[in-house]
Amino acid sequence: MLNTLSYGLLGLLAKEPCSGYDLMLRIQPFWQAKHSQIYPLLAKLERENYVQYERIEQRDKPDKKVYTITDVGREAVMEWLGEPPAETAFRDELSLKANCIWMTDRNTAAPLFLARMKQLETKIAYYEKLLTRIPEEERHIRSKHFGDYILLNRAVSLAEGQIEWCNWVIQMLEDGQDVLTSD
Amino acid sequence: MLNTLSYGLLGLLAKEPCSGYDLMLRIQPFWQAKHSQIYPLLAKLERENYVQYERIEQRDKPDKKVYTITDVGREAVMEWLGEPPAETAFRDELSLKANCIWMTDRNTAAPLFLARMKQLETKIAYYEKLLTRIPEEERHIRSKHFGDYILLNRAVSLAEGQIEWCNWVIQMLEDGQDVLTSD
DNA sequence: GCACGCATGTAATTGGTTACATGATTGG
DNA sequence: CCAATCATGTAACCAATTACATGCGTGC
Repeated sequence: MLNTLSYGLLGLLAKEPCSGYDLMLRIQPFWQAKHSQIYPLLAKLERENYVQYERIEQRDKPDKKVYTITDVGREAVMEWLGEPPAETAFRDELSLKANCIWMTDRNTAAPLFLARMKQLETKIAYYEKLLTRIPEEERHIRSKHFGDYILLNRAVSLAEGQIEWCNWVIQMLEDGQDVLTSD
Repeated sequence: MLNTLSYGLLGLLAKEPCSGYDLMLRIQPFWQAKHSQIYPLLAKLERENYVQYERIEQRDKPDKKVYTITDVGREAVMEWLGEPPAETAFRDELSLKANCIWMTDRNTAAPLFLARMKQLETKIAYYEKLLTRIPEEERHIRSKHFGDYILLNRAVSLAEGQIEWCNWVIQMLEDGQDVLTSD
């Protein structure tokens, strides 16, 4: 039994061989992990024969280790896929701050939600850029990009839902304030 | 500078004094933390004068420590509220599994999304139950329950959005399979 | 000259989970 | 009798972040 990140990395390697650096970038949208976590994990997976690597020399760039999944790795992924999905871990500082709105005024509260909206808009732009890179003919189950396609769709619609929510909250903040600040 | 969970706990204590056990239950919907993390944190916050506690004896139940926020604690919360919100940390095993759908068939993939839908339905029912406990007259900015009100609303609409997404994916799995399994 | 991207790694620390430990009361 | 709820805590471990460390090439 490996940890979730390990399975995530193996899942990416099942599609195509990648360097650790590459894996770090690709897993970002779905699971945040720094290189300092990924490199030692890959070394461990290699020791335990889930992956193999080959050192590739590059001109103009540092050498890289290109990892390939083994049959052991592929088996592990298939087994993992059979288990029901763990519940989503959702940790949002804004929700803890929202809990404290009653202590402050609109001038403190509103910027929190405006800042969040900007974060979300940046993300949407990024996700949509990635979506346009998936051609129509790759948007079916058997395509290796089917996962990216459905996940990017979810990411965009979730972010849009949250922007709507932020607007709703900001509206409430404005409406509610008028009643209380008549001075 | 405290960690996020500490501010979350202080934010709850700013509303009303609570026991550690109580805090653990109340913070669950917004930040998952076990009692084994909360109790030592509270002890640390007490040592650093952000909170105080009083031991309360109860008939028929074990003694409890009821924590109260101090002025130092309240100041810390206000300062924290002035800072922009950290980005949401969203870790979902299902998204890593979704990435691997191309490797399997409908019989492996569909149960993943069906299981997720059940998880989401359970959560929605729970959130809606909590929502009904917030009376109309508490659903405004100055109410201590304003935070719960807007957060539960978000939680419900996000969960509903995800159920829709699951249905969309399951539909794609069914449609896509027909084309390929004509034997 | 400096920042940034590519590329890899380790060390120290903090954050979070699982397991161990205790003990009373209530309801099935 | 067993499980669940209330109530608190510690110990061991795993997960994750931050900081330290190196080095080349490109573009500003």
